Amino acid sequence: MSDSKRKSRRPRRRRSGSNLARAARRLGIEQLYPEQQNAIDSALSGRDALIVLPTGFGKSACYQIPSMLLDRPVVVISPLVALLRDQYEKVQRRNIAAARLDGTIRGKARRETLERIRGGGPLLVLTTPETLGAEDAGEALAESGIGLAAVDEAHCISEWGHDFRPSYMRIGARLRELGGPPVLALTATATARVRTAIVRSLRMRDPSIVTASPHRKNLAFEVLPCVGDQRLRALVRLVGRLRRPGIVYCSTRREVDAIYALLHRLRVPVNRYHGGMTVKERDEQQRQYMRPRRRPVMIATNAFGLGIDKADIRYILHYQAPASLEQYVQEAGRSGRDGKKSNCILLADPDDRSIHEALQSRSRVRPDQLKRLGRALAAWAAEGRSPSPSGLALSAELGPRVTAALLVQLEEAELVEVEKKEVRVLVPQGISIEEAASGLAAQFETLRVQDSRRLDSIADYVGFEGCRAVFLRSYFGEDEGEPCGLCDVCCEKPERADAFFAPLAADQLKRKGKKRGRRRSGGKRPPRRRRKRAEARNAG
DNA sequence: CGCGATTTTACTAGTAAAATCGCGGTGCACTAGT
Repeated sequence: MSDSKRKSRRPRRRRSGSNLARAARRLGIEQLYPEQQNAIDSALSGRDALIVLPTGFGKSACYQIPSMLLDRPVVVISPLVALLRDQYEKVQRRNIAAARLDGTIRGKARRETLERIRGGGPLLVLTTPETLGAEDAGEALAESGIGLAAVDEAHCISEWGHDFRPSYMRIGARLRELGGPPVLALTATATARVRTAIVRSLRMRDPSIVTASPHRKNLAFEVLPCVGDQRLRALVRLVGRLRRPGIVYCSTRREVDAIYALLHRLRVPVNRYHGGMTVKERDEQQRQYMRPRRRPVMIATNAFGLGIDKADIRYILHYQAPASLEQYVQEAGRSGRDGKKSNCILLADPDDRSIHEALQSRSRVRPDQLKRLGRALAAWAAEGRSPSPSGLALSAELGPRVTAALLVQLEEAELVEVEKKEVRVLVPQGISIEEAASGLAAQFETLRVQDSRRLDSIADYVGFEGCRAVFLRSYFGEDEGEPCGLCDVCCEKPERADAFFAPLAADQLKRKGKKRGRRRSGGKRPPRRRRKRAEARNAG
């Protein structure tokens, strides 16, 4: 890269040490943590940075302070409109120049916001990955130039980017189009693999990496292996015994509803939250849960949690295991922000894995789908036309989501160019897109293998015989350190397990001989499996 | 992939087994109609 180009990406700043301190004070911060200081120094000097700091460490200050000191807008890319809204209100109260730009800002308000962005100057622009990709937003930001782009909750890139929200995958390319500003990626938990994925996807250049240990000494980790109905008993007992407020995480909406109804009948104060509820219902439930004096239990899917700022959550109970240890730690870490002892309990049934396997098998694209898309694209090209993404989906007989996921990967590999109404093939004449994309098929396979490894990580955690905290630290690539002295292993809690499962001991013994992961109901349905095996034989 | 619900099939008139179907987290943005 040429010298002049590098210079242009370094924003001008009006500051001295005292300006920085003054900006911090406007946020109510008297003394910055060294990690925050590092992150801010990176941002102000134009160097990319990856910030991995536990919740409650003041990550948002790392871009809010630069937004006051840089003379071009600081763009914050955040996963949820609700988070944008919260943050917008917070910074407004502190009189910090800020603007919200997302899909709910339309008409006159949108025109005014865009005008304000074009004007440049210190401004915090809060937006979503989707809106960042919008034409009008891009034009305004290109005009003003971006002082710094901060990607909040950056682990969402690797969790959502591949299929659920393809816009996450495009952030890196989009920022390049908008002048390639310095990039700040922020998250609370990231393994080495996730860090690499973030850096690559955002196309970060020689980023400085700022981390602090995610281990919080007040969290007591515990695993209760359960089979069948044992876990319902364990749940009821635990909920009756543990100090509230707490969160119970389930893997499905149906389970959330069932447990909510059950605990409600048992007169436990409960709220619930999942993606199948209306926005109004969810907001109401969350509002109730967040009220300071109440001590309810929130029953939720993983929809609940991002940006939840409640300091006194006393326990996180996983009724079903999540899809990865990263996710587990992210969710468990929502307890005990006040520094007081909190319990993170996982009720682990090996059967839980299948839910995630099924969900993943649906969300990951397959090589045969790539093939179909490639053929359809070739057919359009033969007619000398470029299809729209939806037209392409129709002709390839693929769902809109699979199509979007495939296109994002083809785009990433620079094999196609996707615009709003047009998919253009960039593969030279004579080479089919299938051939050109053959490397992608291998990539899909890699993603599948990674999914499966992530599921394994939960099983490894459950089966580990040493200190839970030590295991987690080493999983996240840190020094193992001393045993925590709080987890079930350190405290040796067999008496507790006995108490929970005593009534079920006979049942437990009966299941022991069986292979795990098989059907539990006694009904006989062998033909299907026989048929499948036959199919597998024929295929192989 | 694997569960429960529903439909189809098989052997002979409504019942049982077999086959198939549908479902299972996460949210942005946009649109059409009040």
